[in-house]
Amino acid sequence: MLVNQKVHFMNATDMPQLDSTFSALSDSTRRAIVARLADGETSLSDLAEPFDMSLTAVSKHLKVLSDAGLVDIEKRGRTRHCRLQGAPIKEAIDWLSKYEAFWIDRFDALARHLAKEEIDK
Amino acid sequence: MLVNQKVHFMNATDMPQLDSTFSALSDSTRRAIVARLADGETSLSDLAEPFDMSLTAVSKHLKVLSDAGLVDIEKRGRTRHCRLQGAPIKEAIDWLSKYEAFWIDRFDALARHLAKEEIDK
DNA sequence: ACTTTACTCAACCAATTAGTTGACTATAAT
DNA sequence: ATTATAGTCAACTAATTGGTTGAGTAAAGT
Repeated sequence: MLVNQKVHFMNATDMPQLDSTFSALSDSTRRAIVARLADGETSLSDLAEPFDMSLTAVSKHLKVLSDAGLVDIEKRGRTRHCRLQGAPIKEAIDWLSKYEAFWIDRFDALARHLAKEEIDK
Repeated sequence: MLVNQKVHFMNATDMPQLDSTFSALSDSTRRAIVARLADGETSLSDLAEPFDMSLTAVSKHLKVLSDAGLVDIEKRGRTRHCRLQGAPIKEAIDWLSKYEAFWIDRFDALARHLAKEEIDK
């Protein structure tokens, strides 16, 4: 019974899509790719150009975004055309919005936390 | 010049706080902890109770949330009292909201992506 | 005083991640 | 026909992650 309760509790928050969405967005290179794609569809090479890393590395980042459903990749001739998909972003916002109450009148909470971190060192 | 452009572009999207916020939220155990703390302040032991893992493991998860500024831990006697902090959540929503446009009239995009994934196998 | 409770800490492990390089394929341009 | 472009793939590496266990500390209850 206790075990069942645990399982039920776990399932209620087990949303693999959120796992992959948040995980994909936890990397600044991938967030930069998302930002870039918001300005319009682009090829992988064009996407990779501003980054100081190999094309292979950017291709891997793009695969992470694609696997998470954040980006749609369409093969057209020898180039891949990448397009931003908003559905996972919406889902992420929906989840985060449930905790909206926790930042009202607490605008300086983060600053305080960071200050405290310095003191605790 | 090209190098400087690259550096500038990178810096514009280099926000370490978002790295740690999204990374912290990419784990379902940690999201469950956040959900639990939204119902009120709790001790670590209480938090850990529903999970099928060691207290040490939950303590580590809590440290990730704390390092990301999502949770504030206050030592009171021998128990740690944990409180949800909304500021990083707000920052995450602010970032995500910039891509709001990409889910309007695309409500079925995720479903299509998942269907395509099946076909591509 | 003793025991239980609420943790922390260090060491370890297996899996994943973020990057690299070198070799390759396929398409497009000359 | 040759060459350049766009990208993939496999193999490797170093660092990080998510979990474990066992030992230890510090506060509270009996």
